[in-house]
Amino acid sequence: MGRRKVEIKRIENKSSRQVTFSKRRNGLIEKSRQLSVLCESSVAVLVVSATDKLYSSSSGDNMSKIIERYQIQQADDLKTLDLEEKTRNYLPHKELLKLVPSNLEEANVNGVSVDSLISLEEELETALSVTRSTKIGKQTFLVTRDETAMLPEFSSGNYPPETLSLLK
Amino acid sequence: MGRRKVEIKRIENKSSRQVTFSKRRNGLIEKSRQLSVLCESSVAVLVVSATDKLYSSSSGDNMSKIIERYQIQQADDLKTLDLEEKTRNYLPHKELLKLVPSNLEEANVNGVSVDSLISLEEELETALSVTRSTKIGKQTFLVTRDETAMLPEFSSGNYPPETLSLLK
DNA sequence: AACTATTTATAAGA
DNA sequence: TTCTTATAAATAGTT
Repeated sequence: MGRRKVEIKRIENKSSRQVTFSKRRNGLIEKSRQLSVLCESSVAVLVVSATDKLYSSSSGDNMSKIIERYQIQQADDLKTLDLEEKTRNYLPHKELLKLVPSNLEEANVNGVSVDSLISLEEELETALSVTRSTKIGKQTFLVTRDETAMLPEFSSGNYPPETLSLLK
Repeated sequence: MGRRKVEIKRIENKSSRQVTFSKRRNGLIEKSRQLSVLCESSVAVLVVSATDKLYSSSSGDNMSKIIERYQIQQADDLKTLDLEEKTRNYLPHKELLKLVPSNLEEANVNGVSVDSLISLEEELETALSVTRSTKIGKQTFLVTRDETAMLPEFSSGNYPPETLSLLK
């Protein structure tokens, strides 16, 4: 939508990339507000620049509520895929590695949609993310009076990259 | 961008609202992908319909990473506003209630921007959200072998609605 | 789900 | 950076 048609690929010129980033980011956020109002929905937009600057917007409800809604969905999806029972029991890493391929096979024979398979990786990432959020949360807000009593955690550090890259 | 100019207000007709929701939601997600590619950034879009259906998209990085980046930012902002030390110490509810107005006064005399004040509410909500995430996470993934050893939590249930509505 | 008249977003230029 | 303007793109109403 400009003087020329632009291909959707990384803009090489740094300053025009910066200008486009600013313009399109504002455009995206404005669009999200319009969608929220026109269709009485809640919309969150999170943008992280290449320099790790964060820009965010929420409309219709606050950001926290919208993110919670996402996390609840992920938890539900995980449950549906029947991984819940196994992760609940805190399987050691090697057990989780064994579990992933068998789950994929089950999904295949049962004719589960491709989307479900694609989402499995994301859901495993979410499992890790929830843990990291827990950690961040505890570090920042939730330190108890007796930190020495903290239980050992299901930590992202316990699961090397190959756990997740299995599905890539 | 259509046969007529539309005002940005709730579309009353249910079926055209539904059609617009679908069209604009797709448009928004496509725009977010373009922004991500053109400007090598990470973009997440979360849409919750009036019927509580969730639609999400992430580009440039996975959703979990982008949400974590947001939560880290919120934690940092909270720290900057010097609420961290007090919340860290697990103040009882009445203490937190006392703390909020005094913090607002400080912010006023120090000429802190309106944005900072507006964001204070959001940050308090985030503090609660992190707790809820923790709870959801524990319920779903993180239940330890010895649940009886769990520590008491900073729970959203401990803080009635007026805590947050103070700033509205 | 497709079509198009229009509006809107925005790329390039000032 | 902010404003302008030609043009591309999104989409509202229609089929």
